[in-house]
Amino acid sequence: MIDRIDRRILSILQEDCTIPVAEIGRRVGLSTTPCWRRIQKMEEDGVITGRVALLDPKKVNVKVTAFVAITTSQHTEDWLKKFADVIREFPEVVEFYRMAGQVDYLLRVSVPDIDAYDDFYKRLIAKIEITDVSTTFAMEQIKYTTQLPLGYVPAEKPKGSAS
Amino acid sequence: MIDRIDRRILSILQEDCTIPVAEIGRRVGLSTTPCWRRIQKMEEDGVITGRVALLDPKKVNVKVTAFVAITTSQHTEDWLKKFADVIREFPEVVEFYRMAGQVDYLLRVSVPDIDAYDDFYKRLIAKIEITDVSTTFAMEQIKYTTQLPLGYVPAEKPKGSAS
DNA sequence: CATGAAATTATGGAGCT
DNA sequence: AGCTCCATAATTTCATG
Repeated sequence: MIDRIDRRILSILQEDCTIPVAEIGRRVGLSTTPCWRRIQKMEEDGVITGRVALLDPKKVNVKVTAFVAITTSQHTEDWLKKFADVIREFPEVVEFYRMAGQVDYLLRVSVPDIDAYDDFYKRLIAKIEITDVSTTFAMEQIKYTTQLPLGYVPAEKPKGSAS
Repeated sequence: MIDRIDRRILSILQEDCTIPVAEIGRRVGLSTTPCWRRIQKMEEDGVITGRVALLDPKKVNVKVTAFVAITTSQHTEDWLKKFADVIREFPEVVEFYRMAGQVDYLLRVSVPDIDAYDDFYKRLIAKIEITDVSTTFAMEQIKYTTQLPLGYVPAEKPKGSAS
């Protein structure tokens, strides 16, 4: 499915998607067209889900990250669906996970400061009933990357092998 | 610094940075050149930090997200520097925060499965001494976005006002 | 997979409001 | 200052060998 060259292409695009296809081709030892076709195919296959601009959180005034651990007594499918819909409407919630273990859900929330978090929190609990909430704040973002590790992609299929 | 139009441009670019400048201009009511210049300036100013391709985690075989809460007895500047350097070398660690409260550091780790996490964990503790580690796994990623909320950007400076 | 042409888009200049 | 209009350069996109 994804061979060594594709992986190198993905690695480049994960870092900077403004690099011209011709230059990417040069780096992976391909001319423009085949390189372009590979990228095209990976987009069709849904490997590449999009290309976006990343912003500096400080420059847009969201300096604080809060992690919100949520525990609930509600465990029905319907409740989760409603909960997910409510959460998705808050642009402050940048990540949202269903967890294994003690905590049921975990949110990562981006806001300017503690006061803004408090305001967000009030708006959240006004919209949905939650049993237990525990918030912790990050003082510093030491690493943040959108680059997924590519060392785990399934091994390349040797040419002509069965699918 | 960032006015209403800039905000709308950022909102578009955060969602999809392949949209041509002419089309962005059309949407925000600007012709190509001034729109292009605004984008250019926001890149120079560091508001836009880059443009990247996003991948589907499942397609590159990183289906599991682990949150790793780390507590340490070491609190010197030197130790943190070394710790941060070690962490940065692991591509599996996609986010890394210094926390307030009980937990000292929090990692988000992307791996294929629990076994791969265990392997990562062993490689991590072989590289650096950590007092206490607590890992929780996410069963499902319900929301993940790189789009920061733009509702908190400082209000536009009225024309001709003092700096 | 390479070559090269055609369409689209980015980039920058000159002048206007 | 910031904008529109217009010209040119770079890049993407696709037909053909």
